[in-house]
Amino acid sequence: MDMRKPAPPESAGEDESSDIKTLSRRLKIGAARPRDGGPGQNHPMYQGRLHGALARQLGVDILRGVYKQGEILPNEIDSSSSLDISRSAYRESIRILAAKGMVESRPKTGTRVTERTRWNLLDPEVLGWMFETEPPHDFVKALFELRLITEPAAAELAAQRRTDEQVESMRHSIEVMKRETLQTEAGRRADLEFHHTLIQATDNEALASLSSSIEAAVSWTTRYKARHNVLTRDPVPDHERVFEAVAAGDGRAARWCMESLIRMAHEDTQRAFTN
Amino acid sequence: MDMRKPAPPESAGEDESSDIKTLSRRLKIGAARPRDGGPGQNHPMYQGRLHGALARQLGVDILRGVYKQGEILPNEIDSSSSLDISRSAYRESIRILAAKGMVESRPKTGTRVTERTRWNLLDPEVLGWMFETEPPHDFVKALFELRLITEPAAAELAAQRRTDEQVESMRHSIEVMKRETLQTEAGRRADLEFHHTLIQATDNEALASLSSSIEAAVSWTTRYKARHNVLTRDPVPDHERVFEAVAAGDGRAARWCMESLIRMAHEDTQRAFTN
DNA sequence: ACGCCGATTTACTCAGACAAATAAAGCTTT
DNA sequence: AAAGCTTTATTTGTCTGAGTAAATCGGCGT
Repeated sequence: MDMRKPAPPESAGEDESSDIKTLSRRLKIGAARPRDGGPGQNHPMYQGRLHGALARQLGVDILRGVYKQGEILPNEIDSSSSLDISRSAYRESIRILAAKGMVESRPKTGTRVTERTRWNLLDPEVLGWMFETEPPHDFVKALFELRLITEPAAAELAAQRRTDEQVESMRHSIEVMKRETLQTEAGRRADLEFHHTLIQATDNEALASLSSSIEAAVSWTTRYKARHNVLTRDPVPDHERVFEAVAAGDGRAARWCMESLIRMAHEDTQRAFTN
Repeated sequence: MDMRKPAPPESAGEDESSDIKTLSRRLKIGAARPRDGGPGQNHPMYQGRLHGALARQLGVDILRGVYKQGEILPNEIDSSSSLDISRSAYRESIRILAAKGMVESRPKTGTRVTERTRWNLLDPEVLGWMFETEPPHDFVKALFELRLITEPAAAELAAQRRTDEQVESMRHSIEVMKRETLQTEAGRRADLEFHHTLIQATDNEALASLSSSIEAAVSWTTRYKARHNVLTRDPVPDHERVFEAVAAGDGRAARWCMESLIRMAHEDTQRAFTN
């Protein structure tokens, strides 16, 4: 009676994949989404939801320049029918991109890619899309430069404002890191927890929002480092030095240690991208 | 034959407002959106669009704590019917909020407000919503603290990297500002243009994205200053000092001048909020 | 030449249906 | 009785097709 997804019910053999693979085939997103259990699914917001998958696809395409700034996308009817999805799903994905400042749609004109300076590049998801493929060197450089501005300052504030509970939490994370190293899942989780607590200790919501976005993005780079077999120096001692300065309430030391930690991470990352 | 918007066609007198006011009545947004032509319409993205208006309304409510973090919104059917809008429009507005990390929806569970640490507080629109009403003092303080970290560093980079064209553009903006002062529309436009060019001169996309968000938000605070009749010192000479340092390529001076400029703005803003 | 005004294209909104996912309750088996 | 499986109920997700509103473009008249 209704002809939605008509194939699967009766058609023998040939294609037993039910739903997720159907999305994959439709959107050609199979290669990127269902990765291994690494830090890839940090944004479980759209788990196999069509609108989220399409938004991600379009977002990546825009970031890679497949759709250039100022360009106008095909209209809703054509786009959705050529992707073989409903207009609602398509519209919702466009809404997501618009919320991130990447497109802008008006009647009669259509939906156009906005100028690059209006994109919310520091949005966690946009950052994730950026690292979906190898990001431009310029951008990685810019990100580390920004990190070098904000994180040492954050460490300084944290040293001045941290509570005793936060010190204990960080001490625990450091211990786990020392025991497990960053090769293990537990170790990496401890690393993230350490940074999270440090950020909270700054007692500055705005700074925290920024840092957590960047942290997440930078953690993507560790994938590249691992993938390219770059031998990175052990960052745990540096973390420990930062921790000790924060615990001691020594702002200047905390700033300095954090700065050198980031410089090191940047150098390692650069080696991963240039070889 | 069809009963959409049945009232207006025949019913005499009583209600001749056609569409925009209908939205207003429905969403009670009439008071906030169609403001005077100030910097209010900095985000012309959703111009009277229903999904945008509702997203803004819900966003503001979440930021103000009307819906608390962890709370679950009424389901789509109830919400949309009680607002007297379609499910599609409601869903698109939820999609916008989800894109900004403020809600998260799953089948069976519903749509819940996420924890505050996951909100993209530096998203330009979210910042706009925050300043829709009087923002919490803590947040304003945090914002200026962040500004004090990033903007001086940005000024330093700009001094080192600016092109001659950018110097000329900034010189022009400064001249307009001196002539028009910040009381006029043209003067304020020149101010924004000056900051925009300065940001571009840093040659760092990530920093630019951050700064332009914050700049826009901070420009909201000027509304409060004007509204509360706070007598602010003339900021034009400070801008001029920053400009001269940048033009001369003196990074350290640029940093220092920008720092004092921000401190002054912060003090003025504080006086606006505390009286 | 300039402004008004209609036609066309586009996104926007609506309505109702069905599908998928998942938490919770119920059932079975050990 | 507890653990695991199955059913059920609820909610978001997706689809379809229609009509509405807005903005651009072209023609018209002044």
